[in-house]
Amino acid sequence: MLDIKQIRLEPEKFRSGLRAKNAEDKLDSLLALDEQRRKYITKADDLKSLRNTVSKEIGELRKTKQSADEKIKEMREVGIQIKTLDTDIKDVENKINQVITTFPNIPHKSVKIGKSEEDNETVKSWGKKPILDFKLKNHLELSDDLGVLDFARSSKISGSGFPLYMGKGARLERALINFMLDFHAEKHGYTEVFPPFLVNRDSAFGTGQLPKLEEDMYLTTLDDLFLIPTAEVPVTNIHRDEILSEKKLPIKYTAFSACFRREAGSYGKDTRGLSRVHQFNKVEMVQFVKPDESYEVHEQLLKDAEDILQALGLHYRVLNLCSGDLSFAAAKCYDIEVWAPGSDKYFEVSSVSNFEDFQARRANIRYRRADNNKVEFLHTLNGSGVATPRLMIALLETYQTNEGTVVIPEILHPYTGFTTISNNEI
RNA sequence: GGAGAGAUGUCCGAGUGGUUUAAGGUGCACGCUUGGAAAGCGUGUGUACUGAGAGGUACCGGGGGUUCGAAUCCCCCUUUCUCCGCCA
Repeated sequence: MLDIKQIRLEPEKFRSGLRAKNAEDKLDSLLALDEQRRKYITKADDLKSLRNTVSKEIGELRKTKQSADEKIKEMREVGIQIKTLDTDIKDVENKINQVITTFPNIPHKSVKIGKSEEDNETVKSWGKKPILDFKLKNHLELSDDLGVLDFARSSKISGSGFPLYMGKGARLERALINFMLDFHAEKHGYTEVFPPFLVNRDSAFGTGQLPKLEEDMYLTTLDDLFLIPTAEVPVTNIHRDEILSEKKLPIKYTAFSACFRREAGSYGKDTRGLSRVHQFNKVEMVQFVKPDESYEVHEQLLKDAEDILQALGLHYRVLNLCSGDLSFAAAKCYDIEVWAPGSDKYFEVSSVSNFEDFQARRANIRYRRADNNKVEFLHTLNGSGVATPRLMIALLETYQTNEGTVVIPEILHPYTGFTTISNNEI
């Protein structure tokens, strides 16, 4: 959530920021409502002050057995006026909230202004496209031939987009999850957490999924709970409505979760196989940090995610997203795209975002400074480290052999218990 | 699902209609003391809104109500604990 006081102070900064994010500019009506709200509050507070004073006097009069009827009568009138004003205030505040909660975060100054993904900049790449001098298969052909994924049956069970991993495929999936969790916990110093997969509205609001992105999530209507689209939601909300001491920062969590996304309206080629699915697994990293450290941490978070791909020996590139391609809550974001030679394209496996205080404001996550004891909003960041389906695509396609088998990278052997896949039997 | 008991500031915890302006402790900050530290002593210390400021207002799990006046009384909801039931 944006800070209405900051908007009041520097409207032009926010105007251009919202424009850079392709968001509708409703600043003027917002500022008008804000002014109206403050007028009402001043009036109501004055009346309440009067009521408090007179009520005390009534108490005194009662104590000395004097009549207070006249004052009680007056205050009854004042009470009615207060009630009216309080309703007016609430109405205006509801209107303000309706507008301001739909405003996206504005981009950091280091973010390139751009319209769409075409304006994203590749800032680095690691490794090289592998040279494989035989006829390459894509992950669908490989998983069909090896029997590690069964899309025909999974669509019978649930519909399209709900992958069913079989045998070595299932084991490899689990190996990837365990490997990544261990890696972040042991090498990068994250605390492992295992969050709930369903969350309430307050949590979904806190990270910015609500109100705008409600349709992207699955909702269980009987209990009004959302299936999480990412572990970011429950993990960031761990500290909702809390004041943390500065000594505890940075807080670094890593979490595995299944992720559920409706992906409404995304039909077409990209929906085949594992490239775009409704349910997938992801290991996520979330950090709570002091505001002046968040951009340093952002770079570190990117490295933590890259380390996974490097350990697996997969070629990837990193994009610095332009303003127009940033997600609702992000002020800056790197995407990591891994190379899949059989498909001859890059697939996004990680988004590493700095939300600054946008989520902290919504979720009311603050910290107490050590130097002056003041309370302020902290900064939240998160990054996928990483999502498995497209990682699986890259692994299968990168490590395929001309015999049609797949060689497992050595670092995964302790987790898989096998070194190659030639069928789906364990 | 049923019955009972709770939810108060960073944390613990007192407070059942009007000097609550939320006691006391703890934590934190600063100072004294010390060779240094601990202990001890002293002082300060909730959040938000509003206001140029002085100040004012709100907030005791959330929402509504009663009253001149609510942490306190009433209703609804959430949640935690205990017991019972069900259950992987």
